[in-house]
Amino acid sequence: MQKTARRSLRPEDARRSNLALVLQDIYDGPALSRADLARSTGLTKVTVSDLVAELMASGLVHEVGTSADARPGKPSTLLTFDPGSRDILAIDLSAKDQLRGAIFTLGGTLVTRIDRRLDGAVGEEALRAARELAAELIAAATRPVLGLGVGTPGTVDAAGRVLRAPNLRWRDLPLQELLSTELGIPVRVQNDANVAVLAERRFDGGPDDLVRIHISRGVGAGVLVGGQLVGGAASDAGEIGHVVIDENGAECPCGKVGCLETWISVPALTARVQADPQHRDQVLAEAGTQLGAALAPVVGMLGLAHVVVGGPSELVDGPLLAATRETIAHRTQSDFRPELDLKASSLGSDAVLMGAVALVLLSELGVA
Amino acid sequence: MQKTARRSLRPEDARRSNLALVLQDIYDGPALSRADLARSTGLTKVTVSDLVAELMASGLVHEVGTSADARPGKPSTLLTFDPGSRDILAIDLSAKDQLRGAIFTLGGTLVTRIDRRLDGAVGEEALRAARELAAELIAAATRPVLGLGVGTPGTVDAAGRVLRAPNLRWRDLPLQELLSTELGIPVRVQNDANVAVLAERRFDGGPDDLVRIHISRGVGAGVLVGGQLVGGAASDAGEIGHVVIDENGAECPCGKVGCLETWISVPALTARVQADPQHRDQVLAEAGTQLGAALAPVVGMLGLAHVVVGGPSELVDGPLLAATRETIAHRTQSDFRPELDLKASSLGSDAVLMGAVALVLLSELGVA
DNA sequence: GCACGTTCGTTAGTAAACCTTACTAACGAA
DNA sequence: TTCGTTAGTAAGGTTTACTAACGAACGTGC
Repeated sequence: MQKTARRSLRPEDARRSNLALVLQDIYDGPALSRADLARSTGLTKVTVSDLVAELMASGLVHEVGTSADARPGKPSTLLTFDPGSRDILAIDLSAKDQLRGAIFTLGGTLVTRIDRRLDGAVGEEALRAARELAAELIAAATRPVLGLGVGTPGTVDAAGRVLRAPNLRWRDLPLQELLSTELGIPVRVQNDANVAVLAERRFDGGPDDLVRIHISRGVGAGVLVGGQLVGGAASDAGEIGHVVIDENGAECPCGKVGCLETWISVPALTARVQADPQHRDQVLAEAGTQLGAALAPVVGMLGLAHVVVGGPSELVDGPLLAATRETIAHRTQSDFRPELDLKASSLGSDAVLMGAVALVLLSELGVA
Repeated sequence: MQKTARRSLRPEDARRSNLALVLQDIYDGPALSRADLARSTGLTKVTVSDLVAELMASGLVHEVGTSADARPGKPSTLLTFDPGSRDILAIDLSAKDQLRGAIFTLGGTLVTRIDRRLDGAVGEEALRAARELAAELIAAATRPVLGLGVGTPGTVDAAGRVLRAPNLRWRDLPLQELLSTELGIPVRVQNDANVAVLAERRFDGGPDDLVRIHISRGVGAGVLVGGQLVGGAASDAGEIGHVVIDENGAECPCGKVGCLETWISVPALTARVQADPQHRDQVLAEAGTQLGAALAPVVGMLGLAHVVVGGPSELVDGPLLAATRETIAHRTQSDFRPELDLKASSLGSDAVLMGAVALVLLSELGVA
């Protein structure tokens, strides 16, 4: 997985790319005309008309009357994206002892939620539970299904194969391929933290260069560089939970000392707060400082302007993030570097589900 | 510079991409036949023949006899890349009080070297000196010139505008545009550390996910993710010299304390060694440990498998890198992460010049 | 020695995708 | 009412890569 094997580009690939380009503009913006699209994409009006016709035939785009502007010339026919033309199915395997499923519109609006308890199931049993949940979602869908997105803990390669998921006791499980052939619909499987950063971009206006720290039982991250998810040599990009930050820290079950997880995983944070409830703010700030120390070199190396942190807001969004912000600022400031925008995620506990939706939007429609 | 404005894809763009694909295979490998190329690219023999004809017409590719394999069927006509069909001009502005220029073949072989002393020139004077050097290089070229690559200190945006180069006292200087219009040839300008990482990939078989630390007067880095140079929100990716690593460190001229540059810039290293020459190895190891501490979070975040360090080998390639390697291993190891390949650059003091060559190869021929 | 299969590369024709040019429709302004 | 402007469509051309079919050049087997 070193050299990215470039593929040849056929005319149909260019077509798909241009279709996605047009669709993205319609998806994002207010109602646009074909002429607007021609201007924004650089394609000719003729080509745009052709592309739009294809999008209308598939039901993704509709005409919605004409512009009411008072200006010379023929009024334009406005086009809008129809978020209700398909359903997107999403599964979040990262919750504790629970499978979370949902049906969304193309616009990212949650329509139906189906959760299933795992009751300690792992390995084959957990896989069966996931398959059943997927089948239930398909059955519950009321519109044509665009695809199924799955956010799972563990490391996942670009083909949606779960290389390693200790919590579920999965190893080298070709989950994407399994589900896709079984269900007969497009399926995309990716790491939970990775899909979550896609959700930040898609549903909270995040930029194309963004890191999202994911704080739950463990600590992970999703990394977006130039709009592309960073996979890493062993598909383990973002696996920062067991990077040692402070060698004077606590012992970690992994055998090392002072891993990031010993500072800012949810169990670590709650334990530290409970051990010294009177200095809650201080304890959280200390943890936030460690996170800042871990992030500062990354911020400098990638020239980051934006970092989002997802996790329980009562723990994360307060003294912790304030300390993180201050630490990074203190460690990376210069006269010319714009200050880092570090904020808590606003997506809440559905971040991974929404990330699964973003993943399907991206892979099936090319909408980032 | 947040959202990367996707451009529409015309048939001619696809053609360029496919031409580059074929050329890359010919450039890299041993002599290949059209049929080989059809197999490796996925294009048909007919299309490959057409693309090869275009490459041969431009002189980049030649036929060199037929294959001597003893097997049934018509012997294939072998094709090779002709590294002597063009000259590439390169300028390195990062040396101290000196402009370094050179003429290379397309294969990265140095043909002619032209250096000019700066004698303290900065600002407009330095710009004039650079223009003159470029003109001299063009005059000295004996073959058609493919383009000029420039590696400069400071931050450079994607359009080759030098946003800030304190050493040369440049601010918002559209160097690429200036040189390109003045010289009438393709010109690419990028940051010295950024082009150097391109050189590692092109001329030392580096992978598509690679970080190169550049140790000289200051400390910078070039970051390659998925084969793409990382620019950063303010075109300042890789600017890690003034990231604070250890707050118990030395004061930095930038006003902060414990910046990476106070540990491992060449001036800092030589000063530390001279201050305690008897413990040279220890001093270097301590610096290397700091570099490791800075890199560990980056390695984890990007899932890096390869890091290259460029700089004076008598300082870098020894106790320093050993300590860096050990620190990163100690801080990021897990049962499943492959060990990091950390090594000193083998490109020597011409890394930036060769990077400028790699930059032109990439932009003009699509050869990565 | 000769028919046969295999491989290479080309020729001829086709389909896809986008372009240019030229048109009609619909509006405001003079 | 006429004119200029803007939106969208129709017709035809160009580029690109594809499929199908061919000749050339080689080993193999009888």
